[in-house]
Amino acid sequence: MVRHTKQKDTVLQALRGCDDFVSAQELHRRLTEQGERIGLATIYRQLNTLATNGNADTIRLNEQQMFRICDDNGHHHHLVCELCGKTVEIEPPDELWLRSVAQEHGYTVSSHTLEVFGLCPDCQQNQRESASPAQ
Amino acid sequence: MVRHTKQKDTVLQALRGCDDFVSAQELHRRLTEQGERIGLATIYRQLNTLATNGNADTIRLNEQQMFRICDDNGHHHHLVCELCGKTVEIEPPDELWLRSVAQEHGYTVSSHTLEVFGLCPDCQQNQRESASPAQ
DNA sequence: TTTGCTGCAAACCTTTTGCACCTAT
DNA sequence: ATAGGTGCAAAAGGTTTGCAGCAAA
Repeated sequence: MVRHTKQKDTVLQALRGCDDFVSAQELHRRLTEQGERIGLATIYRQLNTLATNGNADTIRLNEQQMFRICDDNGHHHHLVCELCGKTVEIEPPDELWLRSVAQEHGYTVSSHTLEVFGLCPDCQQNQRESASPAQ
Repeated sequence: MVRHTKQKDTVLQALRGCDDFVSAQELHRRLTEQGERIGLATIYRQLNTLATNGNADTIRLNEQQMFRICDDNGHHHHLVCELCGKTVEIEPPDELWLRSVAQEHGYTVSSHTLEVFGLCPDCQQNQRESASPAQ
């Protein structure tokens, strides 16, 4: 039977507090900084559980697994800032072609990924500032 | 100045000999089995160089980086068998929407990924066989 | 001869796991 | 009291790196 614990709440709340993708390590750092006492392993366990149950989306960015709350249990695609992780959900025009293409080659489809990476407005701005001489 | 070596040739040829995505580890195993004496680190270095120069495509599958030769320096999408790695290149209908969506949110686009995972015909067959009683 | 490349082993990093202890139920 | 969850430290697994020696040029 699943048990309700303080740590579970902490992770879930922390994830809800993030609009954007965060890594387990980053989440652990933040929680520790704000005085929570929670093990890194617990964070990994909770995040993986959430992802498995469809309550969190995950993508891989910069050699890390990143997590994001996802209440509607759905399948999403994202526009992700490769510097800060700021994320916007995007809607591809049409994914019907996907199955027919697979079928043409005799493949079944079990999953697919579509992620777009770039710089968000803020990070573009920061980059411009650090490129030009300080004033 | 770049130097021409036996190992470089070996890796490149081995990669050309694969139609499908292979991991560095797998490539090393194969080469070692067929008597080549080449270090794993060298394989990683060569594969990364090829990928950086646009001579190899890479995707992440089953927690590993996978590589595939790609002579035309292009950007591809794939239909990949999640069991054996067998790969077919696919052509999405239209990627113009991608930039306009990004633009709407003020993002720049530096890259995107689109990969479809499933089972190839052979692996579907094998799975059916192992599911039914042996005869 | 010069210096890039290789091989080996050690280092790295993220993620998982074993296990004793703690704590909801 | 029972057994699921937690924390810690160790292990795992893929990938990178430092460095001495090798070999293209």
